[in-house]
Amino acid sequence: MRVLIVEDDPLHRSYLHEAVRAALPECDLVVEAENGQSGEIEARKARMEHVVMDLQMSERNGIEAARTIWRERPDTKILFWSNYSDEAYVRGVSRIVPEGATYGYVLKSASDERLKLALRSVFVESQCVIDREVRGIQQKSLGNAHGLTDAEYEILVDVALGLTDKAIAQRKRLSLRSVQNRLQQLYEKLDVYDLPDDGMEGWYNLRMRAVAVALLRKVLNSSALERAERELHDRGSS
Amino acid sequence: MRVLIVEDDPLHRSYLHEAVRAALPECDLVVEAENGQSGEIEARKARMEHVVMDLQMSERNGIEAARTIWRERPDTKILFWSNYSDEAYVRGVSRIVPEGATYGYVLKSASDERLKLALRSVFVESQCVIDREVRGIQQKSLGNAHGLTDAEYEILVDVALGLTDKAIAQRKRLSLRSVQNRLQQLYEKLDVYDLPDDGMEGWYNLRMRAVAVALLRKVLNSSALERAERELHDRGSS
DNA sequence: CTTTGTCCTGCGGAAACCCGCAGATTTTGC
DNA sequence: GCAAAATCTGCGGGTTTCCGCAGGACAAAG
Repeated sequence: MRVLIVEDDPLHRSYLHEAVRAALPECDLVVEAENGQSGEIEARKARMEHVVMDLQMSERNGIEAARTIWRERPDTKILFWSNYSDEAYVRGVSRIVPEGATYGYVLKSASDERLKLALRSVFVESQCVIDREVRGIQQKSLGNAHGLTDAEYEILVDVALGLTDKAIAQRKRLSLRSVQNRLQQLYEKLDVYDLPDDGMEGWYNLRMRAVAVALLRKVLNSSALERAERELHDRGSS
Repeated sequence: MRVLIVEDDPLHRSYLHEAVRAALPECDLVVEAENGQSGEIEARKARMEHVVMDLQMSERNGIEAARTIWRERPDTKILFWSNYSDEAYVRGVSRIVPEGATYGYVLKSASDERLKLALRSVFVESQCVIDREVRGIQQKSLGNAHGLTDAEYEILVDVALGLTDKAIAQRKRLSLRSVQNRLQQLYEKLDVYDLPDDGMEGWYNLRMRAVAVALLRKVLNSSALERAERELHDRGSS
């Protein structure tokens, strides 16, 4: 068995290396990459079928790297190992996992034991292992109590990029009014109408406030924004 | 000499501990704290005069912790040790440094040597040590080529929180038009008028786009947003 | 087949935004 | 001390948001 480690922090990288060695004695080769860019290259070059991947790296983050790796070999087993359980990351990951692929999502705050167990479960037993906390986020984001639907999430991203209603309508092939309808739903879901103690009305610019709340709740994060921005420019020139 | 380490990642914490031991043999006590909250408490309890501080921790981030520590004992020597050189962090730090205080700012990507040298320089020699890269950001943010003035930065934060022009005017004791003037300056500085290739005009909502650009350029980040949000609520109820 | 629910669409208006213009005030530099 | 530069302010308008109301398309349930 060969394992590829993609992680930008040297300390975490060597810790991971150690953990892999200890948990997977049948592993005869461990390759390290220090960002998504080179991670993709290594995966392609050595046909790695087992990857431990950090999210949040410069150059090219884990989600993008995982997507291209899975696009080339959908049977690759990927264990995501991240500091955070932001809804933006969780949503980003579930968005790109191919049909039937096996993957895991463990937090860096988890114990040694949990990490090693996850390594064996995912790589050897082909079982999906999702950290309890991450699972919770996943549920909440689907259970439509406060969770956003895909439609709402997409419009949130477009708004956050700074597009006007008209621009969004054009991009999404919708009428202006429909875009505004979705925006209103979004405003409800994000409790934008809650006033800040003082009974001041008209205190908030709803459009901007919605994005602020989304950022504070980690529904959105800057890495998701960066991805969307690149996509916007690509599509814009195609 | 006694040193306090405030850092949430266990691996980085023990690495730091090691580095302090090696670089400062005259140090006879090292205390560790795993977030800003307990960092403040430890600093107060043991009257620590030397602190190594991570930025970006949950609970209470390094900037806030440093501020309260410095408020109580302005002669405390603090070495910031961070993953990022976001303009938002750099600006946040310089905003809270007391007159004549000695401090340092090193990136985690720096070498062992650099870290140890910085430890000695700041704690023993009372010299300020700012990482070259961080220094660059600092210069750029002051050199008004593309850098924002304090006034512009403050309005950016208010806008990013989702306040309306009127609300900002009230908070800042300015007329509506003055707020809008500052906004226009902001739009210029952030190149919001640049259109995305396609000659589409009216494509961007300037207010939102400005914040998006600020986030993408790391002039703003979510930790700065969180801080501002708390401040908003505190002042709102006072 | 009807009903119910969900989504899209157009219309119209109140409010907020963006901004040029021009006068008043303050700050800066010499 | 005075001129230049930078800021603050009010006015007026064009544009964009925000949203209630009302009608149409389509699918699922009774």
